[in-house]
This record gives sequence, structure tokens and C-alpha cells, in this order.
Amino acid sequence: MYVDLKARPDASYRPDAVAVTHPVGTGRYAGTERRPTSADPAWTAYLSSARTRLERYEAHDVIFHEDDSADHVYLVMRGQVMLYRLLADGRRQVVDILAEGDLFGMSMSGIYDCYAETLVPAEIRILDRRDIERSGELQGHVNRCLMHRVEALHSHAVLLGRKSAQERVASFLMRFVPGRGEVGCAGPSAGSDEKVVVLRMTRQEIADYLGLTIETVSRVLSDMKRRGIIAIEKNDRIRLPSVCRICKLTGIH
Amino acid sequence: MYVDLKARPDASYRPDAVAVTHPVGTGRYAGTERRPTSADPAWTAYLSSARTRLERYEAHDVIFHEDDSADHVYLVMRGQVMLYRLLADGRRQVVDILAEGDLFGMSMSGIYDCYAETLVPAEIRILDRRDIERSGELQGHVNRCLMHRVEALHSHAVLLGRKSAQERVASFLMRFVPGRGEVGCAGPSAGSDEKVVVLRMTRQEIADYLGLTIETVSRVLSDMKRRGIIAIEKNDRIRLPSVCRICKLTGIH
DNA sequence: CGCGGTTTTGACCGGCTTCAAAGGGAGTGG
DNA sequence: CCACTCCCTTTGAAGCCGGTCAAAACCGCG
Repeated sequence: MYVDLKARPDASYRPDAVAVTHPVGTGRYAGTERRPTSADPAWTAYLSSARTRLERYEAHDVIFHEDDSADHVYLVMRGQVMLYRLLADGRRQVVDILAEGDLFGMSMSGIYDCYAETLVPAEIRILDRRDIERSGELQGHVNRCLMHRVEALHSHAVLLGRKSAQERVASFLMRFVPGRGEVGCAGPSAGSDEKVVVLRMTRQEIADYLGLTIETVSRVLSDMKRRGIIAIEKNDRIRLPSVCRICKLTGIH
Repeated sequence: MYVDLKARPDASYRPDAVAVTHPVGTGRYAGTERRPTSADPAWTAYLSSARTRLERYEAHDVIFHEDDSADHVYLVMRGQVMLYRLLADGRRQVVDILAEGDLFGMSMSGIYDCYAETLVPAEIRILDRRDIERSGELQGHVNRCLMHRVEALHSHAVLLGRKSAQERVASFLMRFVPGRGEVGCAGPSAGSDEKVVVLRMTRQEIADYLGLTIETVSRVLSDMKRRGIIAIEKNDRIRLPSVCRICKLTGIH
């Protein structure tokens, strides 16, 4: 069974699903959404209108820079995007990773507060900030996306502030296993608990996301390999013989 | 000159201002807000309607628990609130600190993703989640509050992931100096660059916010005192003889 | 096969944590 | 007014995790 990071690790977001239904919270509280997901016709209509355009990017293209004028809002149709900030001396922190169906580039100040860069080849739909500001109907959708970001950022703060290197790497790996590792985890399905994940990120990107160095990420992965918890098939392709064992290392339990 | 944490450290939010104007981004991009702040009559009207109620809390009261049903949204009218998460073994991470004018408790999943607890005596206006979901007009306001949270959480991720203990403490102190320490910093105003800040948080709360231990926070503060960068007047009351000197220790420059 | 880039491994170091004890301040009771 | 207690904070000493620096291994590719 193969899972690609392009497939949202912690949600069932799909571009088309986004156009048709509310994005439902799926991280920590997967399956607990009580509101019925309903069609969002205003959003669907806007996306297919001439006021938006679709842009293709290669892997590692910069979509916008910190301090750029924030005139647009972006919707990931395909691929993944990371948001990061830089300190003056070059230290980098990846603050968020966005997948299909996620919106980014919303800004209150009129200036982006971080860089946006693709991790893999991506298709991004570019919306006009003013269109969204003007329409109460569109804002409902933006709202739900923002709430999802806030919850993800809360989780990330816990990871960065309180987890050990091993817990961070284990948590990172669990991102790629939908529906597992959070409260209400389904547990291993009958039969095999194996999974193969494809990272599609460099060690540097992983390290900058986890607040570690590449050496530490590498060492933790090597150590997990030695212990038989993972098998590294091809650098960015990792086999998890037992998802449950990884999950127990995340620090959540 | 005395500054209390109750006065929002990084913004000019006021409950009344919130009711009348858009909250403007003031953190990293203070003063760069391009949209004119305008009245938000729907928001003002809703706040003064009978559908909301005002609640008073003592310091360190828990407003809601993680996993509580998220039926309400909360508006800080006076005081401060911290949001935190706990790991199973008791490690705590304060993920956000909210001040007057800030909204919290928005949830997509129907369950709060963290605890909310007052830091000081506070007045909180309690809104009905469904009222907000139903009204496009109200959502515009919620939206701007969420964007503000996202930017704050990005900054916090950088702090937790990439800053040293001293940089974290210096960044924390700069929260209490409005309009300083960010891009577009006004610099020291003519004359004195002194400030006295009142923390109104225990060392434990500060440590859990900064991803450190109380001992480390204490040691960094003691070291700063030894170097004459700060003067500790009364444990939670710290004099900064030169705001600029603190700012240079934040790691931003 | 050789080259350039990334990743892994090794050795060492230092900053932060941990554990322990002393210090300090507010409230209480004699 | 002072002694006593409790709790929070500070200080000290030691250890460890993760960072740093350097070199080797690996990988894709011409």
C-alpha cells in the first residue's frame, strides 16, 4: 500500500470535494464533525468563474515571498506547498505544509507574513483577495480553512515546543497515515498494519519543519531502521511495518 | 511608564474598538494595514444583542477543556486568556495567548482542540457558534481574527523551532512593547527608551509558552539582570532600561 | 567510471534539562 | 512585630540530547 504526500496526510480534502462540500476537520478530531457537510454553491461558482486562474508550478518554485503585497489568495488544487519564515541569519522554520484543498495567502495586513514554496509540482488556483472580502458567502468557506490551519498550527506548536527528536519524526511519519495516530484512532485494521510512505521532501525541508537539523533527522531515521521500526526503501520512501509502533513513539499516548 | 499585559502587547485591540472597527494587523506588519478600518455594524449589533452574554472569570479559571463540545465562541473583553494543550505524560504547551478583542474557541470539528484558561481576572463575551456560522456578515469579522491568529502562530512556530532560550525570552519581553521589535519598528522615540512591563504570568506559564523549563527562564532572566539589560523590580515586574537592547537579542535582526 | 549533490555517520561540544537545595515573599497566627 | 509555613523562584551541579563540524557513503547522471 503506497501513500504519497500529495494525498493529504491527515484529511480527505480533494480539490473537487472542496468545491462541493465543506472541508471537514479531520486532524485531531477526525470523524467527529457534527455539522452535515453540505454543498457550497457560491464557492464552487466562484472557482469556476473567470475571476480565478489556474497556475502550474514546478517543485521548489517560490509562489510568493514574505513582504510581497498580499493581493491574492491561493488554493492548492494538486501538489503540496510549504510556508516558511527566515530569520536574519538564515535560520529557517517551515511553519505549515498545505495539501490539496487548502487555502493559503490570507493576510490581514496586506503583506504576506511568510514565504510560500512548492514541495512538488503543483497546480494552484489564484483567487482575488478582494472578491473574497466582499462576499459573505465565500468567507464561510475561507473561515473553515482558517480554523483548520489554526488547529494544525496548535499541533505544530506542541511538536516544536515539547516533543523530543524521535517524537517529532514519529509524528511527522504519522502525517502520512490518514485516520491514524489521533484521538479516535481506528487502530490497526484487521490484518496488516503496514504502510509505505513517500515523503517527497528533502531532509533539509523535513528538518526545517520539525525544528531540527538534517543530521538529527537522519540519525533518528537510522536509529528507527536499526530497531526495525521502519525500513528505508529509497531515501524518500519509507516502509512502516507497524503503524501502531510508530504511533506509540509520537508522545501523544 | 507602566505596561500591563492586560493591555495587548502587540496590538491596539480594545473591546470597544473591536466592536466598531476592524481589528488591524499590528504584529509583524504594524502600520502596514492598507484597508481602511471601517465600522462593522453587524458585529457591533450582534455583540449588544441578547444572543450573547458576558461572563466574569477569576485568574486561572478554566473556560473550556480540550474535547469539550465547541458550541460557543468567546471574545475577550478584558483580561487575557491562554490556550494550551497537554501531552499524556503531563507536558504542557501554551499555544497562544489572547488579549482584549481576540476571539477564541472557533472549531471546525465541533470539539475544542485545546484548553482555555484565564491568566488574570477576565471578562469574556460568549457567542453562539451557530449564529456566526449562519451570518456572512459576522464571518468577515471572525475571518480577520483568525488571520491574526494564524500570523501569531507562525511567529510562535519560529520561536519554538529555531530560537535560543535567550532569544525566546527577549521575544517574549518584546510582546509587551507595542509597535516595537517588528519590521517597521519605529526605533527608540526621542529621549528615553525605557519601559516597565508587568508580566502577570507565573514562570511556569512563561516556560510553557516558550517551550522551556522554569529553571531556564529564570536563569535567562537572571543573566539579563546581571548584564544590566533588565531590572527585576518585583518578580512579575521588569524594567527594560533600553528596549532596543532587548530587541537586538530576539534573533530577528 | 568519475563527478556533484545529498545523506549518513562519527566525534565532540554546549545549551538546556534534570534533580536537588537554598532563597524569597505573602499570608497567618502567636 | 516577628516567627512560621507554603509556594514560587532562584541557584547549583551534573548529565544528556541535539547541534556543530568534518569526513565518508550513497545516489543519480553524464
